[in-house]
This record gives sequence, structure tokens and C-alpha cells, in this order.
Amino acid sequence: MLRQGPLDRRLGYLLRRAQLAVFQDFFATFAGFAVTPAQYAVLTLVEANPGSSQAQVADALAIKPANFVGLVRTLVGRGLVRRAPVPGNRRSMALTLTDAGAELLSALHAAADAHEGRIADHLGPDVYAALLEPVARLGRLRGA
Amino acid sequence: MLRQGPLDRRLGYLLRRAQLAVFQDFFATFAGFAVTPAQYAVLTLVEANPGSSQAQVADALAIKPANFVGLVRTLVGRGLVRRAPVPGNRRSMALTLTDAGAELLSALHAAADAHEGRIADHLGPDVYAALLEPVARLGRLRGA
DNA sequence: TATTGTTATACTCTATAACTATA
DNA sequence: TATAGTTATAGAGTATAACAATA
Repeated sequence: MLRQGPLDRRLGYLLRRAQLAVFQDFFATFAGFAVTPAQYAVLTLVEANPGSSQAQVADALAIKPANFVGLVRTLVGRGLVRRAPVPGNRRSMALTLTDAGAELLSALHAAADAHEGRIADHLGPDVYAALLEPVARLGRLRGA
Repeated sequence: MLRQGPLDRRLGYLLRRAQLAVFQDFFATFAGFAVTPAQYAVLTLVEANPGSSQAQVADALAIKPANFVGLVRTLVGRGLVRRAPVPGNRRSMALTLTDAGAELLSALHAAADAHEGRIADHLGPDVYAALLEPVARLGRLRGA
């Protein structure tokens, strides 16, 4: 067991290790669904914002439009998401969930809740609850 | 501005966004040094554990030995780290900082402290201080 | 001119298999 | 047999440049 030195006071390092561990539990939880964290995020955002454009969803998730193309194509190919031209703006493609997509996502949300519950058990419910907001705030940090 | 739905209660998602933002500030801070987060972590661990083997350092950082080879080679090539055979075990390579490595790392620690200070300012010092331990605990979570 | 979506492409990170030399 | 380090390689994820269609 090596000493950590100042490394256990470096938030970026700790966040990287934390994200890796949490994603590992996510993968275990979602193994039966073959859905990645990115795909779950897209489905969730489309559900919350039906009819929003690819550019809007990609921007909200900080995914480059070029990289978003393949992601959407996969979800459309699996019959979970529908792409339709926006009336009045022939550049944009509006995204909505199909019935199959909405049904699957309902199961995914349940799995995600169980996943979050496991994390809350690990940290203690109070610590878990106190963690969400400041971590979300970190996401709004802008590099100097 | 799209609605987040349950996404703002998904710790894995929030951690990913947080890590991205914090690393962005790290890159801005360390731009003049051309040192990546991984390289900083290796240097810090070697400083805290001089003479430890490649396998020990790689394992402590959860880096696969195969991927650690290039990392060490870069640091040795820049004259920051020394690799020496371990007396009594001709398989292992012991890592230590060179004088140049120790000197550079001292400057890197100062830059990292400034980087952490900026994050503490962003969150408020109390929130920042309360964050380190639970995030470190998350890193010890094991996937189901 | 600017925006939306797209293709092509390159670069980094990470993962696995297979090898060597040592133990 | 198992361990330390290495090579080669494949797969993600992410970044930029350039383009067509549209605004």
C-alpha cells in the first residue's frame, strides 16, 4: 500500500477515480440493457424535452455535434428514438422517443434508481444527498 | 436551455461533467509545464514512495501495466524519473525522482495548490473541504 | 454570413493477448 | 506456476477540418 502524498487532496484525481468506480457500478447495473451512460443521458434528455433538436441535446450534454451523429443513429437503429424534420426549419432534426424507447427508458430509470441507492448506501444517505448539488456546481466551473 | 429530467440526480453523470470541468482548469493551470494529470499523479506517487516498483505505482493509480510503460518512458525521457533495477529482484524496476524531477514537481505542487484554491473559491471553502473525503470514498465503491 | 447536420480523420485512453525473463 | 515488464493491437471517446443544405 503506497502513500498518496498530496494526491488525496487533488479533487480532479479523486473525481476521476470516483467516476470510474460509479460508472463500473452503472455498467454492472445496465449490463442486461446494453445501454451506455451516454445513451442513457440522451434518452433521458429527449424524454424531458420531446421535439428538441439534435444540436440542442448535443449542446446540453457537451457532446460535439460530429460525435453525436453516431450516437443518435444507434438509438434510431434500435427503434428507441425518432428523428423528424422540424416544420419551419429544414436544417434541424427533432428528436422524440418512440413507444419502445419510452418503455425501455422507464425500466432504465428504475435500474438507475437502484444504482443510486447502492451509492447512497455506500456513502450514507445524508452524505449522498449533500453531494449532488456541489458536484453539479463543479460541472459549471470554467477553466481559467 | 433544456430540462435535465432525472439527469441532475444521477451522480455518475454529474461526476463526469465535474471531472471534465476540473480537468479543464488543470490543463489551463499546467499548460506551461506540459504535464498531464496522469503524469502529475505518477510524479507525486514516486515522490511519496521513492524506490517503489513500476507495478506498485501502476496498481496504486489503477493504470494497466501495459499502459504504464509509455507513461514512465516519457518521464524518464524528460529526465524527471530514474528507473533502476531492484537489488535482489531482477524483475522489478524501482522508480525515483531525479533532481530535475523533484524540482519540477515542487513547482507543479504550487500550481496544483493554486488550481485547488480556484475550485475552493468556486464552491466556497467549507463545501470544498467537505467534498474531498466522500469523493475519495466513492473511488472505493465496487461495482455490483 | 451563420447554423445544422454530416463525413472523414486523428489522437488519446483504455483493454486484452501474448511474449521474455525472472522468481 | 506466478510475477514484472514489455509489445502489439483493438476499441472507445473525443477533437478538428471541411462540406452541403438551409437560414
